[in-house]
Amino acid sequence: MSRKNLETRNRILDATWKLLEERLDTGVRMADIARQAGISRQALYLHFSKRAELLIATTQYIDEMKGVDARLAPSRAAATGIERLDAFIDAWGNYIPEIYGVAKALLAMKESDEAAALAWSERMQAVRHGCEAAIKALARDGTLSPDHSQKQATDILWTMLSVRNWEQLRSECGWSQKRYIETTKLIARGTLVVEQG
Amino acid sequence: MSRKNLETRNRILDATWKLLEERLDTGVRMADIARQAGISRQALYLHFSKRAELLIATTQYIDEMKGVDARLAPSRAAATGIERLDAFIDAWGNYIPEIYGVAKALLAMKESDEAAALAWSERMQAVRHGCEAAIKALARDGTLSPDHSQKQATDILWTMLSVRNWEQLRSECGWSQKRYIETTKLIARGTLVVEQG
DNA sequence: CGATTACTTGACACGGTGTCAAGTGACTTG
DNA sequence: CAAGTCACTTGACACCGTGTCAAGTAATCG
Repeated sequence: MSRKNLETRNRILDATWKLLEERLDTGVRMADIARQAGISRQALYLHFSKRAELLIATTQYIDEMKGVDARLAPSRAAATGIERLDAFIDAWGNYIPEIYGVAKALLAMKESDEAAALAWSERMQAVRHGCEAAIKALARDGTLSPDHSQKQATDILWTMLSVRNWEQLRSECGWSQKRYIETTKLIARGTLVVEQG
Repeated sequence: MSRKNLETRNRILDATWKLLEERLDTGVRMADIARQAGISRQALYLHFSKRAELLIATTQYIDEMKGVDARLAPSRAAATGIERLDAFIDAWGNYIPEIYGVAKALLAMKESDEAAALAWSERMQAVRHGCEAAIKALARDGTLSPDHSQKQATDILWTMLSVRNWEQLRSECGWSQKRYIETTKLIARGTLVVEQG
């Protein structure tokens, strides 16, 4: 892939990102993206032959720009299970708003597009692994609530941290981001961590 | 509205219901519904001029058939707040699978259709009122957790009981319906009810 | 110089929604 | 019983968004 080609590709990804951020109505068409990137609709198709492909590439692009891995480092470095749980909720919970635009578009698309469904599912599995690691750390410390198996605890945390829950609490319920993070931490602790006597 | 007219209308609603139940892929088109109902596509449009209108009518039809109100009666009759919370989780949590087909279609539609978005939102507000009533009952009994305001507790319960959470736990996590209900009750209690000393 | 690369313009097929017009067959009702 | 209305049919068509195809252009490179 030549220099110019890559340059255009990045312009496209930037354009997609920007449009999905500002027009959350999911009414973002291929033609809009092409216009925003300053190229023809067909040039866009030369780079990404399907809309799903473009959306998937955009999420990866954002991950790269935002440095997901770096942001998850504190979570991995946590000494105790409880710290790890908090750090993970911080990291992922604060990452959601940054990817929300693309996430919403991808979520809408996965209903009808196989590739989009797969890409989203893989992404969510990665989050699940983060949840699982936190739960395992709790189990190791003996601080995992006896109410739940590791699997069940992971399922619960993963579900609590879904993009749709974030969406509902922030948009429908009018919670601030800070409130979302803190309340989620509180509930996660109360539900997943053993009562201390 | 004449007898025959009403008869056809019901055939349409039954057909829609059935197709949405068995083909959860959301790939249910107006033509499919018409065929299933044994009428022409245009006759379908004579009864419901928009797809959104048909979906909305179908949810109302299902509510009527299933008797939502009756199912919520035990919740309203509960003596204590805790009983009311449990009864509400039972009622709504077990209702979700029965409306899941249409719910999914409506959820998909609300992204692009204003009327669908409104209808869904109203429906969810009704559920929210149920949550609110349960929380108020806890507050009245003095059993509401001091960690949350009534508003916040309502938001939490409402979000816990979302269709998407049910979907994730049942489909992605493989939980049984029974497990879903029981674990939801457990978490709701742990989170929303004051610790007894 | 000629070939390749990156892009443009414009046309078009497809699938799904929603509309329009003309026609048919049945069942009211003056 | 004739006229009208009601419920529906058939078939065409416009619109939109995705994705494809073909021909042309302008810059770059060996």
